[in-house]
Amino acid sequence: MARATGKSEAVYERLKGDIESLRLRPGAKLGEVQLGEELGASRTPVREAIRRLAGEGLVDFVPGEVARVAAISLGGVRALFEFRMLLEPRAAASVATVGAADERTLVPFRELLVRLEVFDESFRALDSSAQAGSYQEFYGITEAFDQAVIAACRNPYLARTIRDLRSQTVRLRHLSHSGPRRMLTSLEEHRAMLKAVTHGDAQAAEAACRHHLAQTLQALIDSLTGLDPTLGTDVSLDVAG
Amino acid sequence: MARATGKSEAVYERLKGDIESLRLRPGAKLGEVQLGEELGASRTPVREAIRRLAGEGLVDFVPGEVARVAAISLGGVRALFEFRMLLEPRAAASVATVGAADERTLVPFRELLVRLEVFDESFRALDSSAQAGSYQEFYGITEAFDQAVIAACRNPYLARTIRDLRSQTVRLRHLSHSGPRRMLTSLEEHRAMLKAVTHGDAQAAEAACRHHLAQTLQALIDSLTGLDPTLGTDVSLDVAG
DNA sequence: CGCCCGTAAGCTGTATACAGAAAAGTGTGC
DNA sequence: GCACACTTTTCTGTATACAGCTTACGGGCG
Repeated sequence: MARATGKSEAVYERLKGDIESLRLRPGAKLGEVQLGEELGASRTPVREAIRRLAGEGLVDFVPGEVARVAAISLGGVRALFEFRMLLEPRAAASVATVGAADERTLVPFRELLVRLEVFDESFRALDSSAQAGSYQEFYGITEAFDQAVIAACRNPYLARTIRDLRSQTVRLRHLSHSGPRRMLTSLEEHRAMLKAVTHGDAQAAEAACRHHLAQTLQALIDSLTGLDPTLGTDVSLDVAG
Repeated sequence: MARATGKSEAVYERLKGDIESLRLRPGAKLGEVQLGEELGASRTPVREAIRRLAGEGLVDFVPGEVARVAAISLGGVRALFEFRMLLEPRAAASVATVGAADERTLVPFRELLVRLEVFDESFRALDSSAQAGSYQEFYGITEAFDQAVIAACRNPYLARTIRDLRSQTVRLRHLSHSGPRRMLTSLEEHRAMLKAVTHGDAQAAEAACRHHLAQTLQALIDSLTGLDPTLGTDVSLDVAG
């Protein structure tokens, strides 16, 4: 068929969204027949989508068994952030370096910096109940930042790996909304990253990104251990900030 | 069916081998029907295998079009090695650190060091025609080293990403067998990496790995530009040794 | 009361059928 | 002789059918 909206792609996007948003809980069974009926597709596109999601680590898949939404463990979260801390600071530095030589690549980052400043000002003017409604815009900015880094990244392997990891990060965010205090510090961290990048300061960009990831991981851990103290630990590789 | 030998898996392994060994040349068409007939399978397992290989970068895949064996470009090779240089030195350092605390993880590395010394001695005793026949054992050692690093790597994301990249590296090796001179320097580089790891010296392991990758890339570039000067360039991210 | 085993239902792996989109080949017009 | 348009073929995307493995449930035994 290969219709304009490709059914396999549609199922993939739908499933990905449902997993990221936790509408599908970790460990939930992903039966091919059942999902096909729910999404109005046959098994073939569903199968394909499940394999793709397994490749991104959003689905636990063992041949012959029912696929399940990937479990979340404290160790897994640590490993994820340790890995991100290896990739993303380097990507940020690379973007800053490239931007220093080619102004055009910095345009989206300058726009984001403006958008962030506008948001910051309006946010501080709100009372706490109204602030809650601002999460959307804030997450929009952080998402756009990550996307901009990926788009500006010249190394396709690095770009792709970072992109594939985003889904998992998004899901973790949905698992534990941090309070407005963390949001403000995160905003500050993004300001630092944006300024470093737009100034073409690779070293500062790298440091700011490392700091941001370390802070985010810490907030996540606090939030998770509060939610469920029985998650489990292990996994190595240093997590220096 | 889900027979012990899983047909999808078999097709995947076969295709992967054929692509790595260049029996299937870059750009070769991978028609699902044709491959199915050749490998004695229906389209379904073939499709699955092709998607997996596309995920590993061994196949260029555009929905609706015929899948093709991934092209090779000088820029792509550079990007691959830049990315490996970000991951593997870190993994080597991590393995050295872990090994310093837990002797058991070093066992395979000690064994490899012995195997390498034995090979080195016997290799130097051969005349140049007989040396050519030793490539197999040498590549076996380097392969085993990479596998050991992956196995010892505590971070599953890092381990998996390095593993997925190996196929491409193997293919490049088949594309351009370097001469015995490069083999000897590569052997020396592996000795350095093994010694650093078994001594628990993370910094030395990282440096040795970076050096090895830089040297390998250089040898590859020399070999490739000699083979086909019309490959194309571009791609950034520094390749410091 | 708990454990084990057998049966049955459900699910995945694979093969195949059908519809529509690429792609290749062919013939025509310039 | 070359470019373009059309026809035909081939391929992919999707749906569905069948076989064997997994798993869940229920009954019997210790």
